[in-house]
Amino acid sequence: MQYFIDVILPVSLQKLFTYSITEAESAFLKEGMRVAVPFGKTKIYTGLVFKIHNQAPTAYEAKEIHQILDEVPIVNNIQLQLWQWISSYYMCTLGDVFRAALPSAFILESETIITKNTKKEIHEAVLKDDEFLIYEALHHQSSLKIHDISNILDKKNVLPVIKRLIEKEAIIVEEEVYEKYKPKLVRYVKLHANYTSNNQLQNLLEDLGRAHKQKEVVLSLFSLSAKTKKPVKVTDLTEASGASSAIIKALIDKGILQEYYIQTDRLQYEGDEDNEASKQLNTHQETALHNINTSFQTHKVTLLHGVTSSGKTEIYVKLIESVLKEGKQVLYLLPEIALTTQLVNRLQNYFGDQVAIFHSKYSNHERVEVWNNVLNASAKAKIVLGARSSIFLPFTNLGLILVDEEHEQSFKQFDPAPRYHARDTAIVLAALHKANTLLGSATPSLESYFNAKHNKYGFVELMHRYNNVLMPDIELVDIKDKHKRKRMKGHFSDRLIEEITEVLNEKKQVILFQNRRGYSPIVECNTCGHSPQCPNCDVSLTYHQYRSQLRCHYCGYAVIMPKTCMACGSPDIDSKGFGTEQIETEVKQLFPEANVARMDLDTTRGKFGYEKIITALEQQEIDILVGTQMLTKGLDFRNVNLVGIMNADNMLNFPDFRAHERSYQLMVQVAGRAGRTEKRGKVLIQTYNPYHNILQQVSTNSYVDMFNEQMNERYNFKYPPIFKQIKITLKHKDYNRVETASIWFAKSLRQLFNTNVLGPEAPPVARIRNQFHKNILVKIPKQQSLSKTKEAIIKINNSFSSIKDFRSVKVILNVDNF
DNA sequence: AGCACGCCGACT
DNA sequence: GTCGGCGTGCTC
Repeated sequence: MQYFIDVILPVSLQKLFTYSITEAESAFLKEGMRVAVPFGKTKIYTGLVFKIHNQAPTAYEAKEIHQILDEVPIVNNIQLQLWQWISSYYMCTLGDVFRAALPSAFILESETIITKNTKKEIHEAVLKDDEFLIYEALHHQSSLKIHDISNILDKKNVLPVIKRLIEKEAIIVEEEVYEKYKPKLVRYVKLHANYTSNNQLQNLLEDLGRAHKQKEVVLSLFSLSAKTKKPVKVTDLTEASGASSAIIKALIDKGILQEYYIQTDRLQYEGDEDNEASKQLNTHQETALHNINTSFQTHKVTLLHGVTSSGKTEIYVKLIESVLKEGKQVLYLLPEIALTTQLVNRLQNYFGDQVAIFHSKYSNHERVEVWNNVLNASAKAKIVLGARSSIFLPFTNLGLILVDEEHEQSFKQFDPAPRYHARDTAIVLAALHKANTLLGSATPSLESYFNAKHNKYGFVELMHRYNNVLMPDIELVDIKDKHKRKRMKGHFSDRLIEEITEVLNEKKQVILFQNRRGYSPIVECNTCGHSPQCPNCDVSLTYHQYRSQLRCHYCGYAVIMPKTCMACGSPDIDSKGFGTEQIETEVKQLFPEANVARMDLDTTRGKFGYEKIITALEQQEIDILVGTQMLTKGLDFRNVNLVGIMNADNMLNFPDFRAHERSYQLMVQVAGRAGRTEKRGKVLIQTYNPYHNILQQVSTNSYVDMFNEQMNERYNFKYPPIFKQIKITLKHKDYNRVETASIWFAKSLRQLFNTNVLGPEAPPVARIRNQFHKNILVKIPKQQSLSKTKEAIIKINNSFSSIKDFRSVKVILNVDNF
């Protein structure tokens, strides 16, 4: 009997790959274990066992595996099912999912190691210059990596040289696979077994008679282990005895002490032992909780529509408590930027170290630890609080998934495949576990609200703010009119200035929202009209004052801000439009007494970027905070009484069918930051068009009106959630080629779906990183089979890539694009 | 997707 | 002459 395994490889290929294994290996291997396998001529990849079987492939000879990497599966069966769903629904390969799902430390890398061939003497005369350089280097170093060789030779392509050296039998190459994850080990010491009896100890202390320091160490070790009854860390011992590590080393060398290592977690919750009891709910919350539980009996997925500051978190806490009682796991999904210390602390206060956190600012090693804790259903990871990628963790026994801020766009992965939506994938994951899903939002996505209205999801409302705080008072300020009457100072209307002054006098805080970073998005010469563009993308460069730079927000290109126009040399350079930086500068001039801070991508880089600003705001070290949409995410500031939206128009006019929905959500969310305590908060929205329906709906807090009106539009223009849609993006560095390619693609699609195909169309930014883009949109009516549509698109895509002129055009399929 | 191989222009 | 650019084909 022959044995084979089908393996998922972390490459973007549709197929699984079959390798042969021995009988012993087949007895040991299980689905979900990792194996190292040779792939292609040189590489070794980490693969995941998908299936074990006995069918020998007919068309080729299966290679043998290189090595088994796990003792137990690190991926379970439910995950594999979820991966398959993602790959078929979001039209990507299992390899794409594999790569996204595992912490990168699990996907080992192979590296080519070059060593000298000792079996053969090489006459240096037969070597060419560069070959000699490498050969010579191997005299000093036993082995070299590809990277080292390109450094030595100072060129990129070193493979030909290596090839020649192999032919001359001067060197040997091998592929080495190594684990990137090393468990963290802490060094402990104990007294050597020889000295455990009292007698021996007596002798030891006498022997050490004159070595005072060493004697002290032994005595401190005693008192430490007597006091804590736990193993003694070397660091604790040095601290307690005041001895240097050299002294301890001497004792170890003498065989008096013995050192050993224990594996520890990098992530440890160091909080108070006694956790807060969860809070009493008010009657509204109580009712909502009850309704959610009732709803779960008929609907596995339920939407909780709760206004900002209504105390949704407390309800979640109660739900989590009851799931934990059943001994099941909970996944609490949040958008990345909402994962702030505020919420984490709150949950850890309730649940202590049962809470594990998982998001992109965590290091690789930390992620592996969370993964293992979830896999082992460890007590340290009963509740996982995480961003979108935490849906990939190896849950064994999920009872509940919470998706908070359910409407957030950032739940949809954009760039590398799999382009999945974490909310929708979470619902599938929950179904696989037969668990419940609760979607929560103050401003639900049209999709979810629509599903709730059509009884696909359960629905619960919570329309009262906590402690009966009033909804903020929202005022629209017509800045067109203010400009006419000369009532503007920079970008501030007289109303906004008045309100800020008043709030500052009351020693309260202000948040100013401007959904654009930098100083100004366009710089223009007043003499010739020239405006600097990015050399790689079709956008104007944004002026960033703090480094006096012009920067491209698409590719990261940056140049020093020129003093004179680059085209005509005129020094008369003007800027158009404004971003957070400019608001910050203006507000500092208008209110020189106030402490002003800015929160956007540029000021929050680094692991503790947000925390610093948020803490400063909480401590009231900041009077006015200027920021982008980062401000909107679930932050709970007690003392903010005024929110100013600098310009509502630029988001409303964004060229996207979701722009209105998004603007509504954004504005309501920022407005929700105002007045979270007794005093009623105030929100000022500056706009050129105060009669815009969305602004009216924001100011009257009419979600349902917004929903109905927007749904009408979606219905008329065949947009989601009425129609499903798949966006196809084609990219190439040659404009003409994408042009013809996209026309071909769209034409083929039209033959099947005729009027439901839109485009090809160039996106607003038609060139990014020197790649020209074209979009094609396929709209899919509810009654049309989604899977058949996808099959057809894949078929078209296959014939597309078999045309040789089109092969170099990149095609990106984006299902349910946001 | 990567990666090797092979064929062509641009220079030490 | 080689270096490195890009098109083509293949990976169990």
